[in-house]
Amino acid sequence: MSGEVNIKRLAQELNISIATVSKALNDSYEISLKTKNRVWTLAKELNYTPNPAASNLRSNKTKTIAVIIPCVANNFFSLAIKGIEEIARQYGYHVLIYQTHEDTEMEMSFTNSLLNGRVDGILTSVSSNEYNNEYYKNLVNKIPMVFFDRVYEELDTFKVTTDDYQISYTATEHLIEQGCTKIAYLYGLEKLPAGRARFLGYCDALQAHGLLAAEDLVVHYSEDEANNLQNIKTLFQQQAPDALFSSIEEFIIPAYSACQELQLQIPKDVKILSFCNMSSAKLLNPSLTTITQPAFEIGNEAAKCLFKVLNKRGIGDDKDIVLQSTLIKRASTGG
Amino acid sequence: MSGEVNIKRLAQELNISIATVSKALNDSYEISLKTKNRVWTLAKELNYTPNPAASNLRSNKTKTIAVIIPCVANNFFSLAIKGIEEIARQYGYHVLIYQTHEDTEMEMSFTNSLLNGRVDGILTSVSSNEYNNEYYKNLVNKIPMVFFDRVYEELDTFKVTTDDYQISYTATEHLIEQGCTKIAYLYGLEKLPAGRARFLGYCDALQAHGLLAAEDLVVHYSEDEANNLQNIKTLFQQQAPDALFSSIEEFIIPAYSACQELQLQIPKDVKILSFCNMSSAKLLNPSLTTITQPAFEIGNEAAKCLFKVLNKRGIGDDKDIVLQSTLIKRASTGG
DNA sequence: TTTAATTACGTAAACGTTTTCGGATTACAG
DNA sequence: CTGTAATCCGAAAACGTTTACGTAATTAAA
Repeated sequence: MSGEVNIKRLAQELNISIATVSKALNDSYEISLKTKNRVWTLAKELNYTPNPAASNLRSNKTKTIAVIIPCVANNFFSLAIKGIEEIARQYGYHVLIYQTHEDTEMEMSFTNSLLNGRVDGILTSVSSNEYNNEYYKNLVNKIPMVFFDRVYEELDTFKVTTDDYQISYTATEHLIEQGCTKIAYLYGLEKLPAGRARFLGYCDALQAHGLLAAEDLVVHYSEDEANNLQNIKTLFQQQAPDALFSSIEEFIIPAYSACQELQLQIPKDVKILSFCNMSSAKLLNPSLTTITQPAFEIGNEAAKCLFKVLNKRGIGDDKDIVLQSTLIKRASTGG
Repeated sequence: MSGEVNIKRLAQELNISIATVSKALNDSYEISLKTKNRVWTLAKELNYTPNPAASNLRSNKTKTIAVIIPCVANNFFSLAIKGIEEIARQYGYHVLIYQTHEDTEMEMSFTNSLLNGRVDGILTSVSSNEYNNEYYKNLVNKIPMVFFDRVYEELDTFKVTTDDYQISYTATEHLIEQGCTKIAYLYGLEKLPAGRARFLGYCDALQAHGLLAAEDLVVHYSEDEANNLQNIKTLFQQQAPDALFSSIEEFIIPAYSACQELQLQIPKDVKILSFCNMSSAKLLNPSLTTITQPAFEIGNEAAKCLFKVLNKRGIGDDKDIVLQSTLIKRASTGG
């Protein structure tokens, strides 16, 4: 009750050495079961928990990982965090969260501040505002890292992604099958492999069906929400597309709003589908056809990979892990 | 380049003592500006960052706070985290995340594991499955804590909440004004003050307008989603209410689904409003009238309060901070 | 019985900081 | 020239662990 309870205190009360207590607590083979039990029961009795700072300092292990993502207030990332946390919990690890807000400067500032032994490893989904390959090429040698969803290529680390190209191809074909011939593309993540893969899947599907991808039919994402709404409205007025393929969730609200304001009926006048992890997609007016990434599983898998690295396992494993997204057809692309 | 760069290394290269380097890095008044500059430039040159474990151990400060919440994959909490992180960043603090999944056992396990100096303070929104006041009464004496949204009463700590009673009262009146006379209540967070305040606001508003709150009109939240849908359907079949007041976001999907399945038109046959932080509320079919809590601001304010405590400020301040939710009227309660 | 191996524990040095205390130097007033 | 204060810096002890190494006691092998 009185005074802080540390390993020295345990040693005194049991009349054994500090070293023995430490070893007993860590279940070392050097200590007899009898002594271990004495230590364990007293530790529990006094509610002893080891001081993390002292432990980290001496052992160079923190039992902590960092998650660096653009933003937690995004369905994909919050689900991914949930997946990460589940695994971390199983391993008894703590999880630090850092939000970059799509800013590579922040990203570098965070990672740099983590290189001094604050964490054992890093999980990250990189920012979209810049392509920063060189920086990461250096970084991955300094600390165990796993990338998920938004990755850099050609890094010798585990990377967990989804089949962006294939699912975009499939989704585009779905629109074509529904009779669309002038499919506009709402382009996000342009500077990242994921974003380009999605766009390429769309382009190739168009081409395979004798349609052509025109730059006039592409709306590029703007951080200013008002711009996105305006740009989509302009797209409708100038090009009159019969479908919108949205590559990121952030386009959904301006897309629907634009249709409302221009009195376009979905799906009669225009069909819409989007990459999306909102649980409310099926309640939209009309319900939205989505490409849904397995966000929770991605986080889960990425965390598992990181722990493989931390535990020196999985040396020979394939480091490119690709999970499948699913196309969920709903009313917004319906007949 | 070679070897780890620590304070000793800096001292050697500059031919000064370790103590001087440490003090210079911390901008101590004991060190001349000239020496400070020498230290600072070399530190920058060698990319020196202090070892957190050593620093924590010696100084008993971690520059880290913990956020303990039910789940990150919830719009309210992910926004709150965003608000928390913003403030933490300003103070140069790191943020640990723990998810309880509404389990008080988890909650206690997490908090207990944080009492050994892993963090300087805790921000939390408590779990709903149990009312655990006694435990927290003890806890708040052991570590700086701030509660937000889901709080325990009568604790001498900062508590950041919203005007649950008042906004529920107002929202109920809105339904009454729209002509509803049989308003059902979808009851969540029953064991917490927030949940009870919402219910009370609803009850009192009914009473003030000559309506009565019947237990038959209350659906209690179940963790099994299928149950919620079924219970709402049963409610409609047995009671035929003309409005649903949903006290938590989780009821929205089953409520809308039930209406779809029973072919009830919103808002003609039944009006619906809900506590909700989904950005897509206005895109639902029909758009949803919501009580929206200022989630980001709540996180922001809670974090500010915690830093007040950590910096020994705000002693005389009012510790009950109440922010205003807003009722956003949309089609689901429209004429 | 002697020797080697095994078991169980202790000693003490680390880990990289922060901080107390004291010492040396300089400046300045008397 | 002396005494006092201010300024700047260093020595060394912490902080609570982990761990390499040593050692005594016991057991097994010869």
